[in-house]
Order: sequence, then structure tokens, then C-alpha cells
Amino acid sequence: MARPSPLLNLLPAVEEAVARRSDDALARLRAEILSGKRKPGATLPAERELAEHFATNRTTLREALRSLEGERLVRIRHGEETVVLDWRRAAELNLLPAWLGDSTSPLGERLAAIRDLQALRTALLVEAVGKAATHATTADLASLRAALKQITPGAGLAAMEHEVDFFRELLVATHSLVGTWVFNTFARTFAQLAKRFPSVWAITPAHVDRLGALVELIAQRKPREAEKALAALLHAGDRAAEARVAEVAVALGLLSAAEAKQLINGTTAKPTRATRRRT
Amino acid sequence: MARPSPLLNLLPAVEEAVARRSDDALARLRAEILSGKRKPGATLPAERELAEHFATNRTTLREALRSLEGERLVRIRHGEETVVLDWRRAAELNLLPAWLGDSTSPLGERLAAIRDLQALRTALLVEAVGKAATHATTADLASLRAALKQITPGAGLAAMEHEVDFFRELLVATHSLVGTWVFNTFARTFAQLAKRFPSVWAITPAHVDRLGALVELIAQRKPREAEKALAALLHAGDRAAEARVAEVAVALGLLSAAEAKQLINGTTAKPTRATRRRT
DNA sequence: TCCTTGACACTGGTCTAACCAGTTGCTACT
DNA sequence: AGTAGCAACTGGTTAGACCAGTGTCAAGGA
Repeated sequence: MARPSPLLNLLPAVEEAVARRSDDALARLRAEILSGKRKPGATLPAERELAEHFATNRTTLREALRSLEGERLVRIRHGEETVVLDWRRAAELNLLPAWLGDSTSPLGERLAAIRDLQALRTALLVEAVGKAATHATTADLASLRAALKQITPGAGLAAMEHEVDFFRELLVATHSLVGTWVFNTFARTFAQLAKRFPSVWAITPAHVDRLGALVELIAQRKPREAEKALAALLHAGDRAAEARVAEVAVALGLLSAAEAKQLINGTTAKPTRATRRRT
Repeated sequence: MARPSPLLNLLPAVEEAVARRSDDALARLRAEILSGKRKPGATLPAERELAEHFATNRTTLREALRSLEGERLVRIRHGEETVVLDWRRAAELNLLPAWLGDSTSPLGERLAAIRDLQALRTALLVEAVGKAATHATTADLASLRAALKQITPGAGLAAMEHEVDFFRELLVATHSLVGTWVFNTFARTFAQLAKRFPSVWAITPAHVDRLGALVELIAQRKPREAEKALAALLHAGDRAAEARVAEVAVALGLLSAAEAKQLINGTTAKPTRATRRRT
């Protein structure tokens, strides 16, 4: 049993139901920055003004600013005006879920980012499975098997959550904090996407079987085979998800059938049109 | 000229000189969590209590908590007690600089993390240089050359900063937000390390020449050669830095000569002894 | 004319002392 | 025994004041 207690959920909540007023202000400010309404180099109004603008008080507004600062979207300095940073150059990976979730982010760029994400995630996991097949202890294997048992065929967020937990366990088994932490941002990003398009994610019985076979390859210390199996598995999953995304997009009239086909064939996204802007 | 204006520095500051009271409380709380003094699953005292404990007020303390929450070290929910999260499993990459900077993190684990970091950074940059050599526009090339010009031989943080800027430009040239953002955390981590061990980082004239050659390979659209050149370059740099770290460690009496040799030869770090703890 | 100096009007940072709003658990009533 | 509801927690919001940096600009001195 790797999990200390089933009573405690020590992973961050997927999403809060009720929003704090400060989170509200945070979301609105972040949207203004990501959408380009407030450009890098521009200064934010004074806190007293901003608070009034968001119909709240300075204390609450400051908490929102504090989070914005943590996301590296603004620079705050005592006595100076708060300035918007060049987040395209200077932000860090943890901004990704928020950026992907922002409806003003250009679609083409978002798709390209998801592709990058899949590639990086695949590389990370494939290396991890190789490491695990080389170094995993029996305790690591037990954790993996326990996580595997949680995965049951089905659709929706819950199914995806369990698969994510399995892969997280794989990373933890490599004893690499760096790898685990990179994966966690990926997981949060996929969770955010899954929330918007729950129908896209589904776990088939065959998929579960392949994961089981993967664990056996690890147990049998066959790193090369495990890497190959996982790479194939992830790639197949990505293609399936993309096809389903494309279907949904076509159904919603967001894409033509030709564009969807192009999407699935993996053509790189075109340069995106500039985002609209208001004064 | 890719840089919009030399007057504006839109990257986050390397470090603030004066600390806010709230940053102080944040650092102390974070240290308590990372050191294991406050374990995952444990609850924090009420804000009113914590504020008194840190000799400050609730407003300021809450700003610190807000940052802690952003680092995914705690979960805050209205009406409930604030609980410490299982950050080893659940944190994200942006915690890395703080964790590496925390003096209670086990040395062996820190070295392992730095190794992971170097491997990931090398993989990221090598792929980026390949992409750049395939797709870079003339504008991208101009930016790269401009960044290259800023790099001058020398030691210390400033030298490193310019090299980091060059590599950042390389990532930006690939037009991959994900890659750029991952790199930015690496950059911040190295900057943090460089602050502690400034003597370790040095840029030789030969190094600058090799970077220049790299840019030419990109310009000549030779992705394979560029990848190989960069991989060799980064690997050499890492080895040199490690050797210098080991020298310093031996000089300070932190390591024996034998351990230093082992370090340089890349043996994986041993399981670390538990960190001390006080009640 | 040029430069220094200092007042002043900004900016963010801290503080107090309330009250609002969730959650939990005890308690008294049914 | 079960349950409604009070009470005592928890974090969230609000008001208004004052502290502490920065930058501007005008008066005064070289």
C-alpha cells in the first residue's frame, strides 16, 4: 500500500465549486492579460482603483494580485506601478492550464501546445517506464499494481483521473521529483481539458489490458519492450482523442471536415490571426 | 530586433533585495513544510494563530498563504482547516527552485534533481535546435544572433544570464510555448543555483565560439549537425560545472575527494539520510 | 544655467477590528 | 435514537487608517 490512507486526498482539488471573490478578480485580470487587452510592459491601475473597478476592496484585490504574481504575469514592486510581464517569453509551465482554458487564446496555437504537450508527456513517460523496468523495487511494483486496479473501463473524468494516477505512480516509482512535477502539470492540463470535453476521454477494456501488460513488462525487467509498448499505447490514445475532438468540432461547426482531417494527420498549426482587442 | 525595447525588462526579477513581511512568512512556512516539520495531511493552525506566531497580522499572513496555495503546498477551503499537501507527489515544476534552495532538502536528492534537470534541459534544447534549424525564419535567426552578441566571456551571474537569454531565444524561435515555459523554470533554477555558487559558472571564449558555430549550423539548415553540436556542448558544460562544484565542496570539507570523484563519474545518488526535525 | 534639495503626490505594504460565510460538532429537544 | 439547531470553530470580505518606498517638480543655492 503506497497510499497512506484512503481518507485523505492530498492532491489539489480538480476544481472548486464556489469561487472566492479574489479568485474572480484573479480570473478576470488574468483573462485581460492573456487576451492581450493588457499588453506586456503596460502598467496596471493602482490597487485602490482596481479594487473599485472589480467592485471589491483592496485586501481582496491584493490577494488576487499575489496569485497573478505567482503565475509570473505581473511584477509588483513597492512604490512602483505594477507592470504586466511578457508572459509568452517569461511564464512557466504551470500557466499552461489557465492559458489553454482561456477562450481568447488562438485556437491554432492551443492545438499546437496540446501537440507539444503530448510529445513531451510521451517522452517523459517512455523514459520513466524504462527507468522503472530497470530500477523499480517490489514496493514500487505493488503501488503500480494497486493503481492499475483502480482503472476501470468507462468514460468521463473519473476514468481519466485513475489513469492519470497510474502514470503518476509510474513517475513516483522513478524517484525523480523533477519528472513527477513536470507530469503533474500535464495531468492538471489534461484534467482541465477533460472538464471541457468529457466525452473525448474514454477507457476501453483493451486499453486496461495493455496497461496491465505494461506492468508485467516492468516486473519482468524488460525496459526496451516496456518503452516500445508504452510509446505505442500513448500514441494510439492521442490519435483516438484527436479524432474524437475533431468529430466534436465538426459537429459543432467549428471546423470543416477537411480541416478536421488535416488536424488528425498532424499538420502543424498555421500562424494564428491576431486576437481582437478593445480599448 | 526581437527585443521590443532595451528600456524594459519584462522578465521577472532574479531576486528582490528587500523582502516583504508576507514573503518572510511565506519562506518560513514553506521551509517548515519542505523540511518535513509539517507533514502532508497535517493541518495548519488557524490564520489568526499563525499571524500571531509570525508576529504579523492576518492580512499579511493571508497573502503568504495565498502564495503557498499557488505553489500547491497547501489546500485552503472556506470553513475548513488548511491542510498540507503531499508535495512530493502533487507539486509542480515551479516549486523546484524553492525546494533546491531549501537547505533542509537532502543533499543526495538535490544532486539527483539537478542531474534530472540537466538531462531534461539537454533533451529540450537539442530538440529545439533541431526544430530551429528546420523552421527558423530570418527574423528568428536575427534574434538569435542578437542574443549571441550579448554573450561575452567571463564569470559570474551576468555571464550566465546572457547565455540563458540566448537559449531562451532558441526556444522562442521554435514557437513552442510549452517548451519555452519549461525552459524558463530551468533558467530560474539555474539562476538560483548560480546565486549560491557564482564561481561555478563561467563562459570561456571557446564556449562562445561554439555557440557561434551552432548558430551557423542553424542558419545553414543542418538540424542533425546542430543537434549533435549542442548536445556535446551542453554535456561538456555540465561536466565542467560539476567538477567545479565538487572542487568547491571538497574545499569546504563537505565531501571527501573520493566522493567528489564518484559525483563526477555520475554514480546515482544514494538514498539520503532523513532530515533532522525539531518539535 | 545647472544642480541639489526637499515637499508632495503618487505607488504598494502593513495593520486593526470588525463582520460575513462556510463547516463541524455538541446539545437539547422531539 | 434521531434530528434540528445553536455555538464555536474555520476561512473570506470589508473598512479605513497609516507606514514605506518612488518619482516629480518647484524653490533655492552654486
